Amino acid sequence: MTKVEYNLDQVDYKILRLMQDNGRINNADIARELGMAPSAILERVKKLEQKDVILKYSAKINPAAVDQKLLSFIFIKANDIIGEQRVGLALAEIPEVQEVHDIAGDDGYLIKVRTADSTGLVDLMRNTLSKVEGIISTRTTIVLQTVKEDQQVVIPE
Amino acid sequence: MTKVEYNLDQVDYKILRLMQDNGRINNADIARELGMAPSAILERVKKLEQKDVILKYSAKINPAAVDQKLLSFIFIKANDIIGEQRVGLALAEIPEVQEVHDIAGDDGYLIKVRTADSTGLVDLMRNTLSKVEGIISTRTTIVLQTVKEDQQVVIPE
DNA sequence: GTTAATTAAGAATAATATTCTGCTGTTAAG
DNA sequence: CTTAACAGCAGAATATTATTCTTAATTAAC
Repeated sequence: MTKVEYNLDQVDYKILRLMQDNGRINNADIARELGMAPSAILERVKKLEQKDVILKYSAKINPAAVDQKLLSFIFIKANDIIGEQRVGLALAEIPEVQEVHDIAGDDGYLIKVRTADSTGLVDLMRNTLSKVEGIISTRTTIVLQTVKEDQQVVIPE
Repeated sequence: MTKVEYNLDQVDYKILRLMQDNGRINNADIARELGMAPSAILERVKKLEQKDVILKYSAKINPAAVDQKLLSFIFIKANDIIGEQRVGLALAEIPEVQEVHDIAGDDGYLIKVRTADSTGLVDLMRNTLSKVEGIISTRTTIVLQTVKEDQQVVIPE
């Protein structure tokens, strides 16, 4: 376990807020917003990337536009040895699986899955999930409608 | 309900793949990658934004770097009238709540919440959740460890 | 064939990114 | 107190991109 010190200041937080809100904002605009030189901003952004404060930049794509209209959560009970998460890693490799969380209390995982429709979900479970060894049982929850969905994190101060 | 036609072709998919993977890739690079002129790419990207195929660009920030180390899912049973989702909208306004899904079967919601720690979670439930009218009961699931977490969608072809 | 609508290329200009240099304030050692 | 090391920023210079506009090619409709 590597203990990490992030040591972010007010200016870093402002940069993070701007970039979380608009991942394609340019240096010049950030600089203008904060009243600093673009070169100084660039230096900070690079440091933030280096320190893994900024993990990734991504365009958020409308799932419906690429025919992935159904969202589901599946609880998976597994016979993983504690701390090993062989099943979790196998689940993470399935492209339709967006999230895999190791949850407390059930020797299990909660995964988030996107498929075209219920047929796609059934296919995924029959053809892919069923091939993952160590799964004891599953319980599926279908999402009817999503009210909010983002990765925006609360930034201090 | 507005029926939308997206009509994306192979080139659009390639652009989406690149931008989903790297939200800060520039036009020139996309153009080079696809062997097309930057102006043509720009035109397509703007169209993709306009058609809401690309919903947003965002920097993904390491939650630990901003002291949000605990992730939880909470099932919320509500007395919302079907289709009204007053409770859902209220939940969506809480900054620590990243996702609100209306789920089948339980007149309920599944929400995803990030707090600093278990104390922060308790505070949130006591101070904020408890003030949302229409909540009948909650069931909280704590995430011990996240194996995978992204919004990457499967892009066809 | 003609026309209209798309789509892309290419050229020109505006704007940004990036690198480098030097200045300044801070800190810690002596 | 003095000095050395360092971090952070500004400003200037250059390399790269973004953006706009014009023109050409393709296709579909008539």
